[in-house]
Amino acid sequence: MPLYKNQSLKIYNSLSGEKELFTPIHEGNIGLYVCGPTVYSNVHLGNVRTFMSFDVIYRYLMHLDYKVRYVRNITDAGHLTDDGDVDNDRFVKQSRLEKLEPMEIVQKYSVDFRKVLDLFNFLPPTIEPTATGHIIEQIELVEKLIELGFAYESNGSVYFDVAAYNAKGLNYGELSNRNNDDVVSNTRDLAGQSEKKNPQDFALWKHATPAHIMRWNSPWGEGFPGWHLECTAMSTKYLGERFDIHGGGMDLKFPHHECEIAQGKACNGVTPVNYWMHTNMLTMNGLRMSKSTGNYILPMQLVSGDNDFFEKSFHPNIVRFCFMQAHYRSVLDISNDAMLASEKGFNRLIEAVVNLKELSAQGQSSLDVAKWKADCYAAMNDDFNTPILIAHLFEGVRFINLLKEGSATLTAADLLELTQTFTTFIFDVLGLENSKTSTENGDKVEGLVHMLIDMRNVSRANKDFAMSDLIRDKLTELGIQLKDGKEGTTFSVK
RNA sequence: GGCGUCGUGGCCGAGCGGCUAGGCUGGGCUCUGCAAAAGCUCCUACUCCGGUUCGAAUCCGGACGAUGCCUCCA
Repeated sequence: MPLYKNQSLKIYNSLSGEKELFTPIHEGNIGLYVCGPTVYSNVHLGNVRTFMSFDVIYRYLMHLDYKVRYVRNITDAGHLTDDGDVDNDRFVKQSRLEKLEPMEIVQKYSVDFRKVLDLFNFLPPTIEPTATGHIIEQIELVEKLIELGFAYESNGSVYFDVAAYNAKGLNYGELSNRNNDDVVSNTRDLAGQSEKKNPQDFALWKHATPAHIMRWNSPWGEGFPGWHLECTAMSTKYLGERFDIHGGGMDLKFPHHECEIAQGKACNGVTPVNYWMHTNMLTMNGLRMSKSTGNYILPMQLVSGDNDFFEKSFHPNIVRFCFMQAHYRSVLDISNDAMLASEKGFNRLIEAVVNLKELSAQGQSSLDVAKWKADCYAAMNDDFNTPILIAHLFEGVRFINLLKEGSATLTAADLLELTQTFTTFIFDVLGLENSKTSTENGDKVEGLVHMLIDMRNVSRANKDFAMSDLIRDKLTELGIQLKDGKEGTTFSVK
């Protein structure tokens, strides 16, 4: 029997503002769409947090035995800049800056994105479509919207007609709680505004002059698709007119997701998404990340230590662990102290995984493993509360240490349950890796360290503490920590 | 200006009407040749001002502060 049958998963739905019991449209199957990056520059650490949150959500849904179709797009066209130049989209602008073809920009930063995903142990989505690969679908959508009276052409561009949408009793602004007057009175004065019937209208298709390198033929002349349309085209194609979960960063709520809802409802007569999920922002040293203020770090810089904010480098696992210690809907602040704390906590967790292998069952169980396991699931079922899960995992660490010391006992069945649950949540659900896994030379290193431990024990027996401490301190300097226990000396590599 | 979110101990962060997570740091104890590691244990916080309630970090109102969005944004 699939695991989800025994679990009641609750998800916070941004559309209703409440935690709701999750029920998929088709039992056992989930359609999940997450807005991917616009590949005109390196993804930064804040982007990584969003995608990581959904990586864990995807992992947990699969762990519950759901069959998940996970679509995360790559935006490689159509994202306008704010500099008022109609002919400038992000890629054209960046290509001028870097003196590269727009598609070279796309390639360069797509490759960077994949590298970052690998670095942090992301599971690939099941479909990763690109905007440029779905121009036809987008043109078809625009045609349909014009036909239905929800869009109009103006100077070779096509805009979504918000007034027509509202006139049909549909409610533009339902996700971000904006009424029409707010939207109108607060619309910025951007280029192309004069082409629109109303300021709140948004572009579905933009006209492009021959100087604009990225352009496609359409019924309205050469141009390129609007950003909001791309997600509607791809999610509809792969997940249907109505699907289960749509995710993205908080900052995409308006206008991007609002427009997606409008496009979906206008086109298909149904709201496109059942559960909207929005992840919160990442700050550093209490301030938001921003290129203009310099309070900004790339994932690689944190991992390599090549930056001015952190005193040392941090393994990708530690970054992942740190992110998981906060809930996805909360702002997370990272700092040197926070990372240092995460490093120690993560190491303790992994140390317990290593110790777990050496435990043996005996007698009666003196620990309530079943309740502990239920607590772990309850945490994740409550809107993917990873911080609570981690708190329970540390209770698991306590269990393991008590067992190791002989202060507690477990039956074979309970020990198996503890082992499976503990490792499943750490590795499969949270996506952490055992960074202590031995390398090719691991066996040799292990042999050498054991030799040194033996030599040190001879010194200790002879009360030659100067020598024994020298061995210990030199090993510590190399990052190898000796631990004197009741059954002899063991070691761990930092 | 409009629509939101949030202010928790030395730090990071859960909780969101009573039972006061967790990690890191610091103190004590056990263990140890001494350490380290590990275990046990201690340090009891919710921006401020009102209100509701038998009871509020948690609900309501206000102030102050931070922060997101308002057609570029994860």
